[in-house]
Amino acid sequence: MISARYNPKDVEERWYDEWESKGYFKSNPDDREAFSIVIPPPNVTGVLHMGHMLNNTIQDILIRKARQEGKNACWVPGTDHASIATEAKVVKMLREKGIKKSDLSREEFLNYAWQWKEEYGGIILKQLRKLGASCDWDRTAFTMDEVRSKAVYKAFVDLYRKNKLYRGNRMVNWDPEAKTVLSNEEVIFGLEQSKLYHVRYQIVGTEAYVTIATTRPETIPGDTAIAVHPDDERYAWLKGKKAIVPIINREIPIIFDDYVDREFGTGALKVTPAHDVNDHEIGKRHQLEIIDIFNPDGTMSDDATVYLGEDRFVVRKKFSKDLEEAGHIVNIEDYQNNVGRSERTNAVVEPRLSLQWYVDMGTLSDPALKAVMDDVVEFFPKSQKNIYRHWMENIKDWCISRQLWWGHRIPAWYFEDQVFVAETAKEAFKLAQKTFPTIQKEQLIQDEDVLDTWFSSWLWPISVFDGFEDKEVLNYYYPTSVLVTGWDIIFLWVARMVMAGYEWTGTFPFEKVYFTGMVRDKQRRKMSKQLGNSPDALQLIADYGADGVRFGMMSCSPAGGDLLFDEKLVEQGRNFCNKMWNALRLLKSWETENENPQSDKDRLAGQWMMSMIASTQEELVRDYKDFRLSEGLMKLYNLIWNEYCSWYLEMIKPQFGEKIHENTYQEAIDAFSQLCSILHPFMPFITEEIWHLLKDRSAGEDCIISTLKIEKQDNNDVQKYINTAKDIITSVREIRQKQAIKMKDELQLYILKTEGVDKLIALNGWEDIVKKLAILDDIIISDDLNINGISFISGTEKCMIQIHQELDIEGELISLQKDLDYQQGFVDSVTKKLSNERFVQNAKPEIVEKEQAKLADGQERIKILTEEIQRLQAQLKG
RNA sequence: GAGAUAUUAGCUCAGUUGGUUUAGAGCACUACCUUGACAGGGUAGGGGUCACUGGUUCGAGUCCAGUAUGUCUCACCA
Repeated sequence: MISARYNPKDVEERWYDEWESKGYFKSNPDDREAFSIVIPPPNVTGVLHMGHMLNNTIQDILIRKARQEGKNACWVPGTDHASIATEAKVVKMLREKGIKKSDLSREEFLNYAWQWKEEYGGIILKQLRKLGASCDWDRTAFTMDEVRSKAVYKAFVDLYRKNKLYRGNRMVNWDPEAKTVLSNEEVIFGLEQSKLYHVRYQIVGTEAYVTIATTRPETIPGDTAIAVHPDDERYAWLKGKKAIVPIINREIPIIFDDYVDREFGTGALKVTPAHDVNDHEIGKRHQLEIIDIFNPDGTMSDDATVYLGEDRFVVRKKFSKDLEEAGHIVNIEDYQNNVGRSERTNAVVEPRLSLQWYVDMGTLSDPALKAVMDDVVEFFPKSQKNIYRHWMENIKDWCISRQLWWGHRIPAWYFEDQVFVAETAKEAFKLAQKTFPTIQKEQLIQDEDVLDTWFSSWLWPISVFDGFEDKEVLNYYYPTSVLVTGWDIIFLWVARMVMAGYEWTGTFPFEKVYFTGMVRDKQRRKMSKQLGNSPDALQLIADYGADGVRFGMMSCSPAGGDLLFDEKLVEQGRNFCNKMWNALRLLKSWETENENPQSDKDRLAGQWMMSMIASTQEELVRDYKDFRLSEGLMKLYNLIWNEYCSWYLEMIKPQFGEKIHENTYQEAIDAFSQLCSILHPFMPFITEEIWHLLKDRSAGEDCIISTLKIEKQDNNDVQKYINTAKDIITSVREIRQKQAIKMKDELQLYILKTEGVDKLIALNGWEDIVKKLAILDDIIISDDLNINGISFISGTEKCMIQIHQELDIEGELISLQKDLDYQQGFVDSVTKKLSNERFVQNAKPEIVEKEQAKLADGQERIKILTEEIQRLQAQLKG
């Protein structure tokens, strides 16, 4: 006996192992068409969260679909090394052991890091298996493994030689916590509550003051000028004067620059060229001194002369208090401003002047922009194209060096004032020898920094196939078919991959990009650790089954739209599994016979079911093409739950204790098998399990590779006729409920004889279906429906249910009148349209025909309703 | 500040070149239904002047303009 509830735990692990051991996930180039996806590599330190589940479920659906279609499906998994995040984790782990990073050599630190990576890294890849991800695990890549590292060095050197990569001294985004520079894309700006301090500076040689406004009083020790607008008459008298930096007592010039906004604050601006991007520009224009008052960790440096070694935010408080006591604070107001924080550490980013490596993006962007604008690389949803274009057209150079140890060490070596860039130290030395014939190996010093993690990720679609070395494999799988990722990394990753693609392969890296939405909670808040609103992904799988979770995620995630996660969704998925499971139990409980011929009813039901499957399948083709996966899934949900379980199985279900005809049984099994096939990409485990329990399968006859054959249907009339049957059945059931007639009581249905009704009755089995599901003992076709009963209209057919209790004629009249009013309104609107000459002239003929049909139908219903009302009124009087 | 995008049932969303019987689905809700697949269920039902104002058109949820509100991207004034 099969359990009354579906138990995903038993099933899922068993099938995953089976698929893997049969090698279904593996892919090697062959004659078939390739369908390839590269995974957006999760952080090697990461654990599975809701975003990963959504993203990877989608990829798995697409890959499984392609596999079923007979394509050579290849999904390449892997992880990235996440410089900042991983290094932070390792540092923390060492600190807990009592080891300081500063006490270790680079080599020692990296040993610890690799050890840590081997032990804890890549857990997420194991977790993806629980979700059902059918990746080709043999191809698992890591951005720092040998193949991927070689690609990184090759790319760096190549760009350098092509003059598309340079080293420059500029203002950068500094993360004082990670003590590294960040690219613009790694800084997240957000409005924060702060204070605007109005501080007065004394003018040298006078008792006069000038007041500036600043949010960062702690930077005052780094001031090297006060700037005002040249046309600002309020400050014209300051020409040639100097001001005294409060507390610090250093004299600084007053300068005139039209960058200054006269409307803001007091119209006077303190200039700190070392710690503000705009101030730095002003400083350059006026040849101002640059005083760097911060250490790399955000504490005050010796040049600050005050509060040495204390943190910038502590100093903000202390220094503003000093200013206040010294009488320099004019006032302090509450203020909201945009604060940039590090994406990885959340530390407030400190603008800082520093020497870094940059990629000259202007030289890479043109083909990448064009590809997306021309839909050579197609974006879903389309709206992302604008965002992409805007970024590409205003592209800034990419700062790729990071002051960390975990990552690809920059392949640049220095001697005296010369730089030698090469893929290996050996080659760099050879290069150096050409300029310095007597140079010794130890004299050549490699750059201390590593490269931005994204500098390896942007090569991912090429490097996972070892594409810099092996063109044959690359040419088979590349360009990949589709990239599935979040829109939050469109610049960090997607745009750069397109650029890298054109730079090194001459073509785009993927044909389509499907941007998933963010997973949020019911209240539309982002899922975050701080809020604690993110469910434990693995626990969800344990509680609801991977199929249930996949259903929950997919049923409600429109392309590009946010997924508002609610546990109700996965519950629905679990219930759906249970529904299918119980349909299986029902089938398995039937005994078959083939002594009698198959009934017309069952044959018709089977035809109808197959036709429904075929037309749903046709619709799904488009849903897949447009990535409307949630709609596709909901169609299948409806097809299985409503059409197959609620209608079809009820049609063919034998009476208690009776047997089912062998043919009918086989049809039911075949239909269910097909449903499993179609649903498999979405819910792989339960479909494979049911597929095998439905009937004995030969070796290798598995749902995961079952092909979907769409049989073009030519009997669409069957659907139409069954729809009428369903409509009549529903109406009868409704009358039953309203009249409180028991389900067991058999009723008689009268239908007014018309041509349409004759056709229905002529369809063998149609009548039996209606009788069975509406629980009727007879259907009577008659010219005269003057009986004691309740009428209803199906389409344009008048039907009546005979009742044996007294009819509430007045109640009936009210409801008939309501219906009549509705129909009258409907007919009026159609009539209005049709009596408009311009409509009849301008509209397409088939539209006009349709309107005429609408009118005729409406008029027919009005006729029926009017007659019925008259009949009842006559009864009431009589 | 510039640009994009959205606003349809209590909630989340469909509505694909303007005409598919005066708007559909899932969830939620209401009523009824307990022994033969399933209460993680069945049957039926209620619920929307398609944000607002104009315009184009024979015809607008669908196209255009404006308003309001929300979201996002980029750039920022210290």
